Amino acid sequence: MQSQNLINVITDALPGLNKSETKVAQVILSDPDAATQSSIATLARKANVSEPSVNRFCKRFNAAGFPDFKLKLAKSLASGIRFVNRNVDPDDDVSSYTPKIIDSTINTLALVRDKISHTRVNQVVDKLIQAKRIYFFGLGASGSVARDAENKFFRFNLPVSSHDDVLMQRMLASTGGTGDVFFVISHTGRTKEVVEVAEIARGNGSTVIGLTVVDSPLAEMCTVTLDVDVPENTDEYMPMASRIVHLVILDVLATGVTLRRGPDFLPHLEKIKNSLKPTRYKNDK
Amino acid sequence: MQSQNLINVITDALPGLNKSETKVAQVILSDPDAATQSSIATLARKANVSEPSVNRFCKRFNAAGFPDFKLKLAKSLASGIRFVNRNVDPDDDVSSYTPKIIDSTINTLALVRDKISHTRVNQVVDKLIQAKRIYFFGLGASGSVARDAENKFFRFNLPVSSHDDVLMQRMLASTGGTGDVFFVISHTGRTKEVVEVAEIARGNGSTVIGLTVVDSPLAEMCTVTLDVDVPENTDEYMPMASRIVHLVILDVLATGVTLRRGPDFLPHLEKIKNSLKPTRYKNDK
DNA sequence: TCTAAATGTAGTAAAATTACGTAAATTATA
DNA sequence: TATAATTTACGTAATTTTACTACATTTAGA
Repeated sequence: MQSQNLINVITDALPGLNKSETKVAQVILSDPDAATQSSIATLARKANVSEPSVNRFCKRFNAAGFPDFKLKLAKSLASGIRFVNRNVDPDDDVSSYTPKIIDSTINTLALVRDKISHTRVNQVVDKLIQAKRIYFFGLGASGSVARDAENKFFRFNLPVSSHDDVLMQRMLASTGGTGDVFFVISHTGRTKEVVEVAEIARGNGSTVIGLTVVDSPLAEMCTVTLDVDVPENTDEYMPMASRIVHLVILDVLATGVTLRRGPDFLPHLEKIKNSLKPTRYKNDK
Repeated sequence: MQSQNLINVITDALPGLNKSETKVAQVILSDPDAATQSSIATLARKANVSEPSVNRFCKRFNAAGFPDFKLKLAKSLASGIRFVNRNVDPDDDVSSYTPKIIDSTINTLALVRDKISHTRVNQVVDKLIQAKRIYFFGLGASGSVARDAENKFFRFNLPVSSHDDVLMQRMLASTGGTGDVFFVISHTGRTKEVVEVAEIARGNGSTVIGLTVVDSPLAEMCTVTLDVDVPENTDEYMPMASRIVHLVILDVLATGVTLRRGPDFLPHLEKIKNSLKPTRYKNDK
C-alpha cells in the first residue's frame, strides 16, 4: 500500500482512539490546515490535552514526531482531497454538494489506486493482447461502461464489440471459444443473467474477465477478476462511484495494451485521431 | 493562478540569488524531499552556510521562517510531483502506469472541482427540473456518457432518452420545442454535426444545455453551457480525462435535481432500487 | 578607503521530546 | 460484588533540540 491520505487514516482510526487522542483528532480534523501551522503547544491547548499527548498522537500515526506529522498532514491536504467522507446533506446547496460529490469520487479513486492488484492488471493485459476477439458485456449502468470500453479498444485494430442485450450476450457466449475474451462488467457481481452468461462463455473455453466485486458469484466464474473494493454508498444522495472506477480501470488496461504494442503502434492511433479532423470546426486560436 | 509551485519559484529566482542563497537553493533543489525532513542546522551544514543564511533564504521566498518554508515545500511536492508532472513513459510497467493514470484523473477532477461555476450548475438544475422532456446527445466517447446520463436521469420519473445517431438527433431537434431540454455532450465542442443539431434545437425554442469546452462553437449555440476547462493531453499514452469529468458533472446535476425534489421523492428512488433485487443472487454475508 | 550588502557568531527564545510520576481504567481475585 | 493488581492513559517538569535575533565581521563595489 502506498502513502494513504492521512486525514482518511485518522478518520478511520477514530473509533479506536482513547479520550485525549480523540480530542486531538477532532481538533485536527475540524481544521487540518490550521493544524499544520500551529505549534504543538497551541494544538494541545485547543484540544485541552497536554503536549506529550499530542506528541504521542503523532507517533501513533507513524510520524517521527509532531513536525513530521505536520509535514505529512500538509502533504495530504495538498493532494487535493478536502471534503473527506462528507455525505451530501438534504439542506446542501450547490456550493456544498458539488465539491462533496467530486471529492468523494476523488477519494474512491485514490483508494483504488492504492489497493488495485498490479499482478491482476498485468494478467488482464496479457489476455487482452492475446485475444482474437473481445466482447464487453454490461447491463444498466455498466452497459455504458461496456460501450465506452468498446470505443476505446476498437482503436487497437481488434474485433471488439459491446453488448447490453441479455439475449445477444447469451448467444455470443455460447458460440465463443478459445481465443475469445468476454469482458464482463458488473457493479454488484450478483446479477443472475450476467453470471449465467459468464458461466456459458467459460464452459466453451473462452477467457472470461470480470470487472466486479471480489468474492461475488460473477468473480467465481471468471478466468481473471479485477476486483474493485469500492465502499458501498450509505448515503441516499451519493451517486454510484463504481462506474467511474470501472472506466478508469479500463483506461489503465487500454494504456497497458498500448504500451505492450510498442512505439510502432503509435502511427495507427494517430491515423484514427486524424480521421476525425474533417468532422470538426477549425480551432482558430 | 497557476500552481505556486515553490520549486519552480526557486528555480526561476536562481540567477538573482547571492552566493550563500545559491548554495542553499542548490541543496534544496537537488533533493527537495530530504530538505523537508531536515532541520535548519543540517541544511546549513549541507550547504556550507550558516543557519541564519538559511533562515534569510526562507524569508526571501515569503515564508514566515524555516518551518513554514518546509511546509510550503512539502505541499509543492505533494501537489506538484504527485499529479502534474507524471506522464506515462514508454518504459513504464504496470506499477508505474497504473497510479499515474489514476492520479492524472484525480488531478483533473480536483481542477474541475475548484473551477466549476456553481451558478451555472444551479441554472442547469433549474432547467432540468422544469423540463417536460430531456434528450441526451453525444457522439463517440460522449455517446456512452449520454447513455449513462439517461440511465441516471430516468429515475426522476421524466421522459428521458439518449441518442448517438446523428439523424435521430436531427429529427428530434427539429420536432422539439418549448419545454424540451436538449443536453448536448461534446469533448471538443467543435464537431460540426453536433453544433448543427444544437442550432436546430435552439431555433425551435428548445432549451439547449452544453457540457463542453468554453468558447467553442457548440457553447455559443447553448442556452446554458457547463464549460469544463480540462487541460488537453499532451501525452500520447494518457487517456482522455474529459469523459470522466463529464460523468461526474452529470452525477452532480443528478444530485442537484434529487435534492430539489425534496425528501418526498426518496421512496420513488427506493422503489427503483428494489425493482432490481429479484435479478440478483442473494448476498449471504 | 569608505559604504553597503552579505554572511557569520553567539546568545536567546521557542518548540519538541523524554523521563518519570500519578491517575484512571481494566482485569483478576477473593 | 468489592477490592487488589496490573496495565494503560495522561500530565508535569526537565532536557534537548531547533529556530530566531541582535550584533559583529567580512566582502565587494564605488
